[in-house]
Amino acid sequence: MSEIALRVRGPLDVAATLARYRRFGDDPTNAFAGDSLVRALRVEGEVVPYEVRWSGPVDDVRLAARVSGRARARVVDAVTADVERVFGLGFDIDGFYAMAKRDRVLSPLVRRHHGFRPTLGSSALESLVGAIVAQQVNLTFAFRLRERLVRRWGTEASFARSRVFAFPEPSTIARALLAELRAMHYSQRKAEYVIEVARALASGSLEAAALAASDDATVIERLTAIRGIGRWSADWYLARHLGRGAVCPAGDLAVRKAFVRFCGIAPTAREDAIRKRSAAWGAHQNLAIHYLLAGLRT
DNA sequence: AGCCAGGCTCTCG
DNA sequence: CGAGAGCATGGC
Repeated sequence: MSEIALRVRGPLDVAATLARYRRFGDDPTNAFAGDSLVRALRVEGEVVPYEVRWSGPVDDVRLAARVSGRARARVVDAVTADVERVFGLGFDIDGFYAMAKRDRVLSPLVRRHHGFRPTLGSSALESLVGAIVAQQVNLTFAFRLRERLVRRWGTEASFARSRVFAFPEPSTIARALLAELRAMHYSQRKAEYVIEVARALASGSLEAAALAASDDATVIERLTAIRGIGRWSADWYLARHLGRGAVCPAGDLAVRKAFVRFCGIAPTAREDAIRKRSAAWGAHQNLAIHYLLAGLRT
């Protein structure tokens, strides 16, 4: 058994941060058991299940991950990176709070949701599929579509008594049949989009690493060139996969509602009006918007 | 029963 | 460009 300790800078409310994975139904890629979470990663073609445990108060959380057997350096790195994504450890929460405390809109929200962080999607395919299934439909249904895809093409693994799926690889989805997705209640369009995105990733015409190294505008340009990925999906990719700061998914229905409620924006306002209002938060827009959305749920 | 859901593509003025 | 239609399904 290998134990990996993780460093948490700033407050972390684990329950609030992970709530996203439980809000809309069962998530086969995240197995919760009390104060632990089991996930499975793909490392160099191998599926590696791991467990994270947390303890301590919001302002001093301790996180530790465990992998069975003696973990190689590559495994340790991959698990560390995954935990950092899932728990949103890369965000500059303290810098954001310093700004938000002096902000009329944000100050009550950061008080109420102290330690909440956005959680980042694990892989490019997972993030893009997540966006495609959520286009236009209610999120409970979207989660179901995702769940069926994971159970059909993901790889099941177990840690202790928890069973969990690693999200499918692009090459697997690239070979999937439209009819199979249709049978899972994907619309014709969604089925086509999912397969096309998987093919782009599998063939290398779309490279996750290249996107991660590109600036925001280039990421939007590359992603929206793919059929089925519009501005909304590209914005969420920046926000919830790459963890970029100066991002505002202004086309999002919930984001719009949040700006109406908390910022006094007109319900009929155009996207650019929302972007303009959001720009005041500069490099902290991603966090600010996640706090607006959190406020919307209360 | 009917409206709506954390959009996207295509077409047409 | 901006507007409008079509997509297809489930939740409530």
